[in-house]
Order: sequence, then structure tokens, then C-alpha cells
Amino acid sequence: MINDLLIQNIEKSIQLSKTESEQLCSYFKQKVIQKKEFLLTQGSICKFEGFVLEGCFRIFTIDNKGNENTLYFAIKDWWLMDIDSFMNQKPSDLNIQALEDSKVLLINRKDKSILYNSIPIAEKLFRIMSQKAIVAWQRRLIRNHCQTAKERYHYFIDTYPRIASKLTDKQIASYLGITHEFLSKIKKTL
Amino acid sequence: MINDLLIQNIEKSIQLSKTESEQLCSYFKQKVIQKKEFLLTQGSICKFEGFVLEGCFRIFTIDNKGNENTLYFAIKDWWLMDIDSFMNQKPSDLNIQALEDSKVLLINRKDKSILYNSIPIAEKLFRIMSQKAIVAWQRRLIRNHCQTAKERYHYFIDTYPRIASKLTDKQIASYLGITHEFLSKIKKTL
DNA sequence: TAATCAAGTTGAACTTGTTCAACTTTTTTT
DNA sequence: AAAAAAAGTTGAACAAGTTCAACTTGATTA
Repeated sequence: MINDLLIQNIEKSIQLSKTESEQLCSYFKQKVIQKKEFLLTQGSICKFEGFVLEGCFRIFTIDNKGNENTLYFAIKDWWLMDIDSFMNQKPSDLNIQALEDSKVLLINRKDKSILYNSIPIAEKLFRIMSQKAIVAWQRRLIRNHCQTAKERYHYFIDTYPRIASKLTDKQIASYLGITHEFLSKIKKTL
Repeated sequence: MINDLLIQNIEKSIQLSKTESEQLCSYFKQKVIQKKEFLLTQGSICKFEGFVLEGCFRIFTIDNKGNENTLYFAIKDWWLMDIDSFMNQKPSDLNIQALEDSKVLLINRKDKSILYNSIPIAEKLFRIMSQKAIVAWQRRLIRNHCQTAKERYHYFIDTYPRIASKLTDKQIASYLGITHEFLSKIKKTL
């Protein structure tokens, strides 16, 4: 079934009944996005929470100096949104762009709110998923402080080989917070 | 009343009835911690979620090279815990140390679980608080990538003057991810 | 299949931040 | 109040990472 991947993802966090998971999935709508297309652009309001079924996305921001900084990448089985913009309906600082032809499941704000009301356990689900996300962000911050660019590069390609294989070095560099020229020099010193 | 601060903090995220907020507060136990004492040490399991009533804490980790890295500081009105260790009952990577004589409200795992069952809206509350935390961590990571140490220093003391005033420069440096010698040099070039 | 554009490489000069060691100042302990 | 410990400062040498420019290689597109 089309929603198997979403259900499996959810079940990493919580056990749902068949009815609950079917009902939950019913709020998500499939969308196909072409390579290079944007699901969200900086300045606009994020109207969805998304889950990737196929393809690859880059979530990045462009700062006032014009530098691109990649917050994260999302491939199959990853979630994708600007939480702040979605929660508070304010202009996003983020761009979400497809790096290849992709397929996502999207839920809009109204349906998300209906979902929370009709499936009480969904609050627990998203609470747990959010807490896991906090842990991941904290860890990444610490790695950024304690490790050199070279160590972070190797950590990234070792930990996320599936993602790394889809990316250009320029994209990886913008995720690591270094210039692509320096990444090129790092790779030479293997 | 003694729990006013906690209730006010919660009401930034969600509206509770008087009964709900009283019941919620009843699960938290007050604890006094002396300056320099540890509420959690690296390697042990985090048995609480905490909320600071008075004083100041530093949440930090020591990496394999022996460097201290400060994840965050918590003063009055901030939450404090190792989520990963608390959720999954696994050894913590974090130390939580009081920087002055302090007072906290603590809830243990058993009571937290009772709380979730007895006050259903608590799931929503902690879901929303967690999502806000994710936003904060994402922003901090981007600042770390896009800003120089000097810019990050000024951002920190401008944004959190109450916290900064309680800290030594060495502690601030370990939060910024730089050496205290370099922070000293930054301050000279004002 | 050419032409174009984006990605990747390299080097030289530069900036940012580290390390280590010596010293001064402030805080804590006795 | 003295002694000890911790925090902060400074300088010199160094390492990590950036910038810019020129070039090569690889992908797209017409």
C-alpha cells in the first residue's frame, strides 16, 4: 500500500491501531515535485508538513551576506517542513528544493489540526518525534563545536551514505558550514 | 504561590484550566542545589525533567579530546534535562551543574508518565514546547555557520543579558565554541 | 553534437581562530 | 588576612578555513 512507508516511520515512535494509522494517513495528500522545483521559498508561509516518499530535498537558507547554508537534507523516510513558519504562520527563512524528481506526502494546517482532534494519540506521536529531533539537533551542534571540518565531513558521509551519494560536494559543503573550495582540499588529504 | 512561574511558563504554549495546571504542578517536587553541585553527570542516567525557579545552570559535555562544550545555560524560567537520556534511560553525554545556589522543580519518569495519562492536554503542551525548542536549535546552528565568533558573542550578550551577566568569559567561550583566549581578544577589539 | 553552464580543483594571499606559555587580576578557601 | 586556585590577558607561532581568480571536468540543454 502507498502509505506503508509513512506508517513504518510512525511506528518507530509509537504503536498505532490499524484504524488509527489508516485514519492518520488519510489526511496526507501525495504530491509529485520535479527536480529543482521549490516546495517552499524564503519569505513565504509554510502551509504543510511533509514526508518524503521518493527523491531528495535540500532545506537551506540564504543569509544577508548571500551565503547559502543547508540546514538538512531529506530523502525517503524523512520529514520536511519549516516548523516555525507552519506553527505560527509567519514568513519562512527557509527554502525547500527538490534535488531530483520527488514524491512527498503533505498535510496542511487545517487537516493537521483535525488530525490532532480526531486521533488523540497523534499528540503523543508528534511530541515524541519532536523530542527525537531536539536530540539530533543538539548532537549536531556539539559536533560542529568539537570537530574539525574534515571530521564532520567523514561523519556525514559515513552516517548518511544514502544521502551523500545523491549530493554534489558543493551541497555537502554548505551543510558542513564550509566553502566548497575547502571541501575540495579536505578530500585531497585522504 | 510557589508554582506561579511554572504555570506562567506553560501558558506561553497552551491555555490550561485552573484544575489542570494545579494538577500538573503537583507532580513537580522542589529541590535546592548548591553552587557547583551537579544535577546530572556524564555517564549517569537522567531521572528528571527540570524547571529552574532560581539560580543558574550550565549544561555541557566533555569530548574525547577533553574539551568542555556548553550546550546551553538555564536560568529562572528555563527547562533543563537530557531528553535522550530521560526518554530512553540511557547514559547521558551531558553534565548539568549549578553555577550558583539554585532552586528547581523536578518531575521523575514515573510521574511524567502519570501526568501524560491523567492530563491529556499535557501531550499537546510538551509537543508544542518541543517544537519551539527545535526551532531554537535550528536557528542556533545556522548562526554558528553564518556568523563569526565576534558576531555570535554579541548576539549572545545582547539576546540573553540576564544569563550573560551571571557567567564568566570562559563559560561564554565554551558556549560559543571558541577558546577563552580568543574571546579575550575579541573583547579587546570593540 | 556543440555550446553553455554548473561543479570541482588548485594555488597564493589572507583572515579567523588555536595553542602554549607567561603573566596579572579576581575569587575562593583556609 | 594570607594563600591558593581560578579566571582573564597578552604575545608569538601556528593551524584551520576563506577568498579570489584561473583553470579543468562534467552535466544539461539547444
